Amino acid sequence: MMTVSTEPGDASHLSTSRDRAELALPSSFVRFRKGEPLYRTGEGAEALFSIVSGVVKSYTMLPDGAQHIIVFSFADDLVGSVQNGTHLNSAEALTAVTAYRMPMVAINAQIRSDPDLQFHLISQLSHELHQAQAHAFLLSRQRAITRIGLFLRMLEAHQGTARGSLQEIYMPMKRSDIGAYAGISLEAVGRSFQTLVNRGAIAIRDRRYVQIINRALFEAAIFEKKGGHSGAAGR
Amino acid sequence: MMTVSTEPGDASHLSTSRDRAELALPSSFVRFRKGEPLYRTGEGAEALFSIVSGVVKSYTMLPDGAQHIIVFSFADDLVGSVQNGTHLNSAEALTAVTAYRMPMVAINAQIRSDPDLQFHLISQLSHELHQAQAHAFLLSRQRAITRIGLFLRMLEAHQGTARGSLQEIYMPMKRSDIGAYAGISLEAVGRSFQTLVNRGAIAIRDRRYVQIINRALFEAAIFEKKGGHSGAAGR
DNA sequence: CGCCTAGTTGACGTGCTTCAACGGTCGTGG
DNA sequence: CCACGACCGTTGAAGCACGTCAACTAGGCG
Repeated sequence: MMTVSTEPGDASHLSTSRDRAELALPSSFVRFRKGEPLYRTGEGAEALFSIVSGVVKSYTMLPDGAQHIIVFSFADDLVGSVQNGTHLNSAEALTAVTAYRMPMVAINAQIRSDPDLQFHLISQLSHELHQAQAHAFLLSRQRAITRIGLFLRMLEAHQGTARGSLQEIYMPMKRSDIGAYAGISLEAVGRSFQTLVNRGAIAIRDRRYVQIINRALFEAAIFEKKGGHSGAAGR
Repeated sequence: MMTVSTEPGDASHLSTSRDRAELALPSSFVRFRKGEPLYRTGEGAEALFSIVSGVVKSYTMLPDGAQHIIVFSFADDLVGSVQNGTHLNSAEALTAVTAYRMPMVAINAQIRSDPDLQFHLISQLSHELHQAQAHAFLLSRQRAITRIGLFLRMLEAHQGTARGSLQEIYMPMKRSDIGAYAGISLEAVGRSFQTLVNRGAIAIRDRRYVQIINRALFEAAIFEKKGGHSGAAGR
């Protein structure tokens, strides 16, 4: 998850030798263990992260202690929502994660003169925007089973699994995380999975590996209408 | 609402005289009447629009005929979700709208050499990303009254109304549009407004002008917890 | 003056949240 | 190697907020 502030990106403080060193060595590898935070809300944002492998969740804490998950980030995604030099939300590794750490000062200095970097940034932002809009669409659906279906589709797409393949989907996050992303309770998450299993649409192994075993049933569950009153329709 | 494809943006077809003319005159004013479409899903996307005045809704049609509203766009927002040269969604003027029409060919040609344009694009994309994430957050809340409250806050912010001011909020969209944005039925929209009025948090005039008359009550309604089991009566 | 759309109000059913207890899994330490 | 504990997940029960359907009222425009 990435956001870039609209501030001018003042590079005037690039005169210290430490900053020059960071510029010369613009990025470095970092590693996070499962459950480890990449950063927390309000911390000074010295760098963005480009995920090499693993899965990261970005989230905000609600006043009542619950958390809203903004996005799950995978390989090649950028993580680090920044505004006014501070992180807007928190990020945590859901699996072991390796990432490039890209200091903000290096980015700010380079962005002016590097068209490739700019293009890459624009592409990434476009991608993130699509993600966010897809997330909003997911959240706009009423039925829990629909949200879970769209969530699975998202995971599928992120794993490069061809649509219609029967490959297993890796699901590293726990039920409560899925709930916090899909806007439903963790119980509803479990029950929705169970319903999909009972209908023969998916199979679950190990609680972290799902497989869509009947695509037609799966899609039918997603697009299923609600109160319906059995719309023979007409009139 | 804006999205830019990741495609290379081939400018090789800039050799026709018509395209050269468009480049020389990169943008032109256009006007839309209330209810008029800016474009529809699937149409070839020849241009983006930069709103000068008025309000635009971007939406997608669902298989069952319902519509999901992606974003409401106001002055200075960009409109025109494009991928592979085609519009991904539809856009419609909610009020009389004036806008700059910026041909894609001109943008593609200029973007490579114009750092200011790039910077502007990055800023706009960041802004849109924030909007989309705020929308997702709104949709993740359970109670209808909360979604309506956050929606009103969004309108407030877009009209430059200082937080805490008692100024009237202009609300050009109809109940069904608000519902399609907030993921609730149009009846629930109306009832939520009514509840806020009854509680003395807001006042409504003319069905299109709302005023927050008691900020504390308004915020309380937004953050109100759910099941609660009414704390007092233990157990 | 009458039609058409937008908005309101009411009644009813239901799918979700919440609360609660149980079961399964994994990591840790004896 | 097994036992324990903490966390994750499942299952069950009850209440309620919202969706749906329906009928009515209010505005807007010819």
